[in-house]
Amino acid sequence: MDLFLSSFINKIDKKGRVSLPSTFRNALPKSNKNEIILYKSIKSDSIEGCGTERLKEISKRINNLDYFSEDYDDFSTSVFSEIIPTNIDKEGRFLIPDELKKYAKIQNEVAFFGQGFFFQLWEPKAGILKREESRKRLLKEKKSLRTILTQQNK
Amino acid sequence: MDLFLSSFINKIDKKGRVSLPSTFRNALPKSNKNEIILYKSIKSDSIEGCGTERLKEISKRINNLDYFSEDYDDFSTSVFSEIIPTNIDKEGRFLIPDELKKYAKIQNEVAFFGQGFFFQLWEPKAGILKREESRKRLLKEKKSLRTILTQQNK
DNA sequence: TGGGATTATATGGGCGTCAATGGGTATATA
DNA sequence: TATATACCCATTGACGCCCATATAATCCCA
Repeated sequence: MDLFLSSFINKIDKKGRVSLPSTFRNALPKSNKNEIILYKSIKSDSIEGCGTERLKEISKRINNLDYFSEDYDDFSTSVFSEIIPTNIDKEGRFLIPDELKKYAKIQNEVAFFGQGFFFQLWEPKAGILKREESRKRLLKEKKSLRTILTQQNK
Repeated sequence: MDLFLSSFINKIDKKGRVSLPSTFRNALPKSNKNEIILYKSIKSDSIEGCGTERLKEISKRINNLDYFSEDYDDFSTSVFSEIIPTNIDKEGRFLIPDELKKYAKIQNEVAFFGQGFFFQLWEPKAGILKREESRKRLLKEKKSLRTILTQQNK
């Protein structure tokens, strides 16, 4: 399906390794399944990640901005300089860089949340809380999941 | 017909497998009859499911939202991280993830209720009760079934 | 149209494979 | 040399694939 879907909680071992959930590995681009890019989420205390293909798309978009604009500068700096390419070993595991781990307050376990075109890494409790709040907010505003899911596509 | 219709009660075996009713299997999209997506119903303690073909549409819609909006975040989280893609084996069975099973209080049996474009999984007694209540409510409010049933689609 | 034969569906169980995890050791880098 | 990281191997439990059976549905032909 090539989308990052559902949620998983995996352990970090003594060496700092975590398994990227198998379904997430499968969602990585065929061109490069041995590398992901990680960066601090702009919107929350979580880490975001995705395959290297997406980075190409993003850099194209930034490249289309006016070179002399503030936007170009801001995006270019905050995106490229903050991105951390990370290798996946033969068992499907990777290391979470210390700085990112601190940022997301992650210790022995990580929650993986599919976000479609990318995914997030959370300290499990914080992540689950956030997910519940999102759901509540949608319900409150009556933009129900079911509406989206059952809407007929034409 | 490609609609999920009528009701069935099937058993969950020792391994946790349940048969998706044969007519439901037939209602799955030709493009992918070996996978369904499951998610918690928002309105009730039941699980909802459908074929995978809508997922692309849904992700497009979400992708069209403003990435920096709260809505994007909420939808992305509530949809992508809560959707559970599930494989159907050659006998037409699938596993109900533990978390969903708990949510719907399902144990050894599941009631399948066709809902047209999707279907619901209920703990049998709760599901039957719910169906009776729906029916009573309809009659009470004089929105007779007959009205709906005779309103034919051109 | 009756009734046996064939097929489909729901269900049960064996077994191999894969995913997640743990740990030893080699290689690299500072 | 000390620290970090990659590769290799091992273990466990979950899951997928295969085969089997019983009951229900359908077919087909006399």
